[in-house]
Amino acid sequence: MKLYNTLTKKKEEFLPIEEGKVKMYVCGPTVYNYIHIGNARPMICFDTVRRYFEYKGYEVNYVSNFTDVDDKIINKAIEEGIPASDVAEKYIRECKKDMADLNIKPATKNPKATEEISGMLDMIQTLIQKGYAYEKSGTVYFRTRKFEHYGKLSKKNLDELEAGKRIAVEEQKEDAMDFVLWKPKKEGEPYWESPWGNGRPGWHIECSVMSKKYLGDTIDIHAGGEDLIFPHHENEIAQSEAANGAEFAHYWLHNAFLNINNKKMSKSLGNFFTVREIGEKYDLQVLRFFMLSAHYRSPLNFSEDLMESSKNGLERIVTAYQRLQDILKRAEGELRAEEQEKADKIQDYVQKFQEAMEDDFNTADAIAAIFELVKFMNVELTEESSNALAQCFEKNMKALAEVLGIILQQQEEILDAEIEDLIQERQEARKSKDFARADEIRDVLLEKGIVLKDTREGVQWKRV
RNA sequence: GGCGACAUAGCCAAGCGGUAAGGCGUGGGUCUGCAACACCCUGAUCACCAGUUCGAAUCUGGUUGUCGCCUCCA
Repeated sequence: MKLYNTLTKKKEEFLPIEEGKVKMYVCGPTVYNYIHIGNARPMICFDTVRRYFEYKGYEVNYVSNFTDVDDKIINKAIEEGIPASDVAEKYIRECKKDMADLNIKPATKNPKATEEISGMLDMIQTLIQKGYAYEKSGTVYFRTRKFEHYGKLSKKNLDELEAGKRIAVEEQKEDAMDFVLWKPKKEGEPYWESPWGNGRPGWHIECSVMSKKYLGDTIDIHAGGEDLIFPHHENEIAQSEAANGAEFAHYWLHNAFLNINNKKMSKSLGNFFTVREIGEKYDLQVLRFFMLSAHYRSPLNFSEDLMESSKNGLERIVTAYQRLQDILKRAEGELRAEEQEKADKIQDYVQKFQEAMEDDFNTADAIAAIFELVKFMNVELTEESSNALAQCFEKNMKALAEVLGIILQQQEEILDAEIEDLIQERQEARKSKDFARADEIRDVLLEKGIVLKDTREGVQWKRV
């Protein structure tokens, strides 16, 4: 399995630290609002990475944090006149709901920054002891120049970084590039006690500490949005490697940005969509499918047209699977000799899917393989097919969809009796060639949000 | 100013030196009472220029254009 490592700027063969296991940390959101669709991209991409590892038989320890103390959260709390912790709690809850709708598997652990303060104090202490950090009037800074590998991830040179160009440098820093590990409390802000006075942690130290606590000094994969490469991940590396004396992460994965109508999402442009908003208009499965239609390292543009396109494409897959279910119920018998070739062909598509995923998680190609399998199934699987062949399609379709986190099976839903009766009545009308009545019933059902399809396998219905 | 990414059919998107996957859409057709589904048919020489090569969308150089990071940000 090959994956692109931001650290080396190359695709590398994946070699786990421990045979059969993957330790993975993904930077999570700051919870001050509903998550937006840009936040959803890394969640979906790296959830899919995780799913593929699991498909391959790895045991994945997947940790993703919630940053629940931060300026933005505090500002929101002041705005709404409630405690910052209430803001964070609310949006963690809402975020988890969105993630469930996006079919993102729950992480092994979702640590919260505010619950890991003691670990942060420990690491900051260690850094001070080792000479990598210093305190100035209640603020603790990381001594960037002391860490010789600083810049190895973002390929930045300290001397070339024109520090302070766009933001005023704090006078008391030894060097403009030094960053904050601990900052003193301001009036009205949440704070914790520390050897350097009451205050709260800097952003970067949180992830270093949570990763260490739940996954150890060295992990296999650290992932996040490409905007985090600098300074966030660069700083994490500096802190962790300086404090632990061990390599922080072997592989660094970064997803490209999601744009909206070819512009970066931003509040000032007003081109901002929350996952919740999209969920009102589309099944969030569609958003997931859309995100996976491009490679995770390519910028992806979002628009309604593209959602419509994805919706139709996904429907093609789901429809094919429904038909498969119908055939499966009726089909009988063992695999017949003449079907062997078809069964083999299924494996070809599965292999194509795997090869795509093995190549740095090329989900676009993986989806193409699924479409090809669907086409093959639509043509080759018939009422006359054996149960064994249908099973073979079923098993493989399911496995591949599971990797991408695409739900094929519509929830079994009981139609109420009134609707059942109408469908029945329509069937009788059709039998007696009373098509006017049949169409009338179809329209009535459509108004109730039920769409009918007369297939070779009988009447199917679905909700719009 | 520094660092980096990208440019493939109407739209989205793979491709990583051997002669352009896949999806959506369009148009035509088959099937079905009609519709929907499905199936068949329908489309590009890969921003531009110059090189390297038997051979390039794929490598090199240049031009143009779009975008990102260097500041909180997924």
